[in-house]
Amino acid sequence: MKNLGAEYENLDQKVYQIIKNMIEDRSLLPGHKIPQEKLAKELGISRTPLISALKFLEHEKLVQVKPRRGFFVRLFETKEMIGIFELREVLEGLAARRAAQGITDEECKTLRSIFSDYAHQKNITDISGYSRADRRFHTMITQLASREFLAAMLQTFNIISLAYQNVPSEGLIRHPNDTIKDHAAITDAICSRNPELAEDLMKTHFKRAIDILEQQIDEKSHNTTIEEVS
Amino acid sequence: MKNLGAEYENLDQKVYQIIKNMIEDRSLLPGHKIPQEKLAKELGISRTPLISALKFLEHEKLVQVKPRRGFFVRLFETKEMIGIFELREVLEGLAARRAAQGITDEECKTLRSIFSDYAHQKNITDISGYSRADRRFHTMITQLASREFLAAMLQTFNIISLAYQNVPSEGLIRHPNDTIKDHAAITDAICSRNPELAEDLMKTHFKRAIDILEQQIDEKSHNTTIEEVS
DNA sequence: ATATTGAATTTTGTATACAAAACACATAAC
DNA sequence: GTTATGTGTTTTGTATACAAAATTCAATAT
Repeated sequence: MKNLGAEYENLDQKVYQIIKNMIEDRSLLPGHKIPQEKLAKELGISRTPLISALKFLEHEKLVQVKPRRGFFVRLFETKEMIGIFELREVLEGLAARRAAQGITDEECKTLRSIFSDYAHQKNITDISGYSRADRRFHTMITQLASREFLAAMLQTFNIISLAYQNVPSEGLIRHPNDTIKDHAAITDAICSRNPELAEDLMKTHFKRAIDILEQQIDEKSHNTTIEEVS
Repeated sequence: MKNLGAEYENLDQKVYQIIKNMIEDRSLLPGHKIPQEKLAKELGISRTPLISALKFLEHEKLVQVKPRRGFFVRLFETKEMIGIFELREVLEGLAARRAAQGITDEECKTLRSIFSDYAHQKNITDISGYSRADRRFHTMITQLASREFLAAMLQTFNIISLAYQNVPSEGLIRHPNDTIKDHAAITDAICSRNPELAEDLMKTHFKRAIDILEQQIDEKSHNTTIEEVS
């Protein structure tokens, strides 16, 4: 028997993906209100599936509801981003562990190929390309771990990280020249089927990003203090 | 200026909580279909906010949508429960770490009090009471860590764990006589402000539950094999 | 100039309506 | 006794309707 109806997709789901992409590629900007009527008209649908999709996104904290005044694209402060990265630290740590336990030789080759273009560059300048590779890398490890919840949660966090303030660096916290070594080490650990090491390296990878974010907060509060004093 | 409208709550949210509780206390049973019209009538509302709430729950994987045939209370296999517990392992590990970093003396006293009724019992027989204490314990640690995402995710997982098959043991995987020691050790670590130890002990706490679940799977597959052979 | 008021307008939250899909069950064919 | 077929009923997915709340903005008062 064929799994009929499995390919049927609610409008909800389609709209959900569309809005998610809009947030990711910054057609909808953090902090801005989402105009229901207008957006529904643009997409050629009624408000019903739109609202449904927005409710979904609210749950992922990608949008925020203010009762009786609408949906807004969620704006994250650096402090909250640290929270997100802490979560990614432990969750992707787990994903790396799982990946190291189950990866096939084939998948290993694919994983290694992701950064091959950048591996021998002394100075990486294609930030945008590297950012995409970075994303594929983390996504693939998540998929290797293939746990429904884990994958769903991490996909959301990934988007949040990307949509976060730092537009010029394409969502990257540290410079490619720096992170490329981390990525290589993590890949090695996974491909040599060493779960503990893989988890550990992945966690360290995120801890470093967190350090940078914490530094940024310190700098900002330092600046503010000066401004306030002057 | 007062934060007006903050106390306004959509019907969605209320219904969401109601259904969540119904799943938790097993008024709605895993695998069963949720009758929209009937439930809406029972709650005295239209289908609109009901569906909205169900969409929320879908996202938390507490209910499952089968397109064109409705919402069903999600049924988890033991295998998936292991996935949930792995997640709780790393997430509550993180929560314990955070808790150990910020706990006050007052909070510490409250934390210690949770199991005080059971601390000196040689054999704990009030499973239901212990189960509630267990839940308060894990919830409190999550709240001490007070990170929006973390708290939201863990609340969901907690409910899933509770609503899981093992009705007689009230959602507990191991026996209180056994886990009470874990809880004491975790409390000590948090209250002595030792983040690394707290995280470690919490992770071990969950790893032990995972071991039991894995054993259950082995036993089941063993049984099945025998049945199939005979 | 700034603050306040208060219609006019827009937007939200929820109910209702309705076509299309799924389901149930009786009857017919093999 | 199964397996198909058809028809009436239920339920779903989406649009639409509409009262209540929020927002806008011009007119007035401070």
